[in-house]
Amino acid sequence: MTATYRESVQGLLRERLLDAAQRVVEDSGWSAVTMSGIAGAVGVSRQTVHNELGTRHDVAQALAMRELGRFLDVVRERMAAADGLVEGIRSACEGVLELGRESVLIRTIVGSVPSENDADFLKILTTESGEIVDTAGVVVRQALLDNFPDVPFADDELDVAVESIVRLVLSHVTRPSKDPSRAAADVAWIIELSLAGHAARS
Amino acid sequence: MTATYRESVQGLLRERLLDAAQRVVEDSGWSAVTMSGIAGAVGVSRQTVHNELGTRHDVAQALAMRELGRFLDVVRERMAAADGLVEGIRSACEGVLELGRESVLIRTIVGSVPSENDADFLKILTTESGEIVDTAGVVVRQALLDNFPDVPFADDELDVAVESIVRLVLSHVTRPSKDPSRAAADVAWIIELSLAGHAARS
DNA sequence: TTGCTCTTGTCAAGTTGCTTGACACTCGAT
DNA sequence: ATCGAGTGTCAAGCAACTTGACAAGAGCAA
Repeated sequence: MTATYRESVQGLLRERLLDAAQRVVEDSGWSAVTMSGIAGAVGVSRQTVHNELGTRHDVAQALAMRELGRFLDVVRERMAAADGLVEGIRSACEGVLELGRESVLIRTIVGSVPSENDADFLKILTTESGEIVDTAGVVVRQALLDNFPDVPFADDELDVAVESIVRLVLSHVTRPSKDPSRAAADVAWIIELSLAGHAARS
Repeated sequence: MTATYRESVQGLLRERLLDAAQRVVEDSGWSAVTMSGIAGAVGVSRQTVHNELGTRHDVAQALAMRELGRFLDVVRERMAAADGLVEGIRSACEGVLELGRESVLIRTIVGSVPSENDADFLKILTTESGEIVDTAGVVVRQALLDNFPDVPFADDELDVAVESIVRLVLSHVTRPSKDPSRAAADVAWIIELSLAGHAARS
């Protein structure tokens, strides 16, 4: 798992490019991000940015996916630290929502004035969030199985439950309506009820 | 002073190569270091090692110079923290000698059985130590001037004093005869006497 | 000693990744 | 409407790394 030299170099370029893009987003919003600007900030040619990250839309998606990684780290930590399935879910949701409130990138995008065309970026977190939901789903599922192997759901049931959790949390991130702790408790409450119903039917 | 992307990549290759070489030295001695081994450990071709580091002898020198950097960091720290010229010199010497006793690389080389041809490497610290003395001299000189601008030596006098300090310390590193604190006090004592003599003559 | 093997130092040719310059296209501003 | 700025894409050039090769030296065995 240790990164080889060549991987490190490739990874370094990608990280630097995304760092530069993120800095601009956080300072001036997504509309201020240009491919030339990214290239200039890192000291490579614009073509290299296209080679490495693809189109401008791909840059937004890559930024979102990288930020997603930070969130999934929190999920793994919280799940591992909790005792009990429902408490693990609640704690993980809470952690994610707190991070979502603190993340400059998320706040910049979610909190942007709708008129600005930062909406391009916001769409990735909402209407185009397919890959995010998928990736997060895989991680959450695995974290659940790792830490609570006796989860009573069957495989396909677990898929549905996980996807529901992810979608609920993503919704609370993009459109917060209450404290992270309250929102997390709400999500956990739904799951707890589902578990109870599942037990009663079997 | 922040490293640009391209500098980072070049520096990364060099660091990885030296890391690999140092690992072998610390585990199995200098004689076990091969150019192919370094290349293989980092995942580049042997030719690239030659391009980046030169000959095998150059690798040993580069390792020594890199380790020297760690020592000079200590010098700068200690000088900045001390109050008084002589105390700064004493503290810096002490720090360097302690680090020399703890550095695995230094202990491996200095402590190697003379019969082994790790002596190749040892020579760099002793008979071929020209560049080391020069580099260390420049840094020590600057550290002295930065922290004790009222040092009473003239320029050429300072050169002699600094070089003497460096040579004394290097000798204590390669052939320790007493505690770092004792050896450092000895060096400082010499300098203190020189300063007193200098003052008396002027 | 001869012969075998490993390593070094070096070269030339091939591959890969980044740069440069160019072109067509879109979009907002003058 | 046209200008300027940005995007997306291409081809040619360039620098770094790879590959395969070779001569030379050191260590070791028969």
